[in-house]
Amino acid sequence: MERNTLGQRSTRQRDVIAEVIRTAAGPLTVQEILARAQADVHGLGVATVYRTLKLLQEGEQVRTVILPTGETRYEAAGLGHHHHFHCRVCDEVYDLDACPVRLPESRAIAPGFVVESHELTFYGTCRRCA
Amino acid sequence: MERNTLGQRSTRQRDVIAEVIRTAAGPLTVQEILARAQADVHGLGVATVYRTLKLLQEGEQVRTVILPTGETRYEAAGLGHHHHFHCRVCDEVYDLDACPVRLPESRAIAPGFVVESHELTFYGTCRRCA
DNA sequence: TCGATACTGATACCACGTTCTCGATAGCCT
DNA sequence: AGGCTATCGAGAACGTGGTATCAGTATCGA
Repeated sequence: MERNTLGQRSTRQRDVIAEVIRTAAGPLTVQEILARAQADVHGLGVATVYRTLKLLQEGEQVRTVILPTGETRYEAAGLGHHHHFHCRVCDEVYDLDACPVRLPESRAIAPGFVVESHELTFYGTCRRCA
Repeated sequence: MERNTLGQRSTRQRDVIAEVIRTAAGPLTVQEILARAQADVHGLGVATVYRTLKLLQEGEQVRTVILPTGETRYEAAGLGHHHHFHCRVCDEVYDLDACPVRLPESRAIAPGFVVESHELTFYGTCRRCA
């Protein structure tokens, strides 16, 4: 049988991992994904999380986010333009729909430097920790 | 002799490395620092670059910048609030004095989420690559 | 100038995040 | 239901960025 692109099996592990990411309030670390998924799949291993993340990335359902702290996190793809809020108190990371970046019409942030996209991370205190 | 805070020796290696960082147009990678410093100090090794970076960081003269690509770079401390522009063509990273982030008076980017600081990276084409 | 010793370069080593290996298990097609 | 085989979990192995080691060298106070 040839290596099929979409013919992966549907397993409980994959379903749960995908669901964890889909319902998260922000990008998650591998450890967070593992912990949350383990609540549903007892005995789940890290290797499976990494394997599933790779599959989901190849299927354009998940993308990688690297925060300015160097932490690698994963979030659902196709959320549209958004940014992240990193709470200094609880260290949780949240999605933010608001984009407070105001560029000039020309998209030139400085003479000759034309902006195509940007990545923005906020630091502060989240609603729960206020 | 006790461990002195400022009593390090002044060496050609350290002077050159500090100068390279001080005169850069943006944050540099270790390899970039090494390459540029080697132009002045033949035979300079990476270990010395790492050691000097550590010293400069402890002396608050240099700070670490981790870009959304995951790349670790080093820049002069005390440049004031600024952001970075990563050219997609030449991969060079430049400092930007402009800050196009417009927050509400309350500093609340969303209900309950109060912003204290932010990190912003732009992607696009730089002046030279335009 | 001289000596004590901080510093250097090369390289071995380490930590940590991720991937691979392999025997056991479970999905799914017939 | 039965069998093929993709997937699983555990742990070994890997890659990479950064640090420690060590013998030789350079700095700097006396």
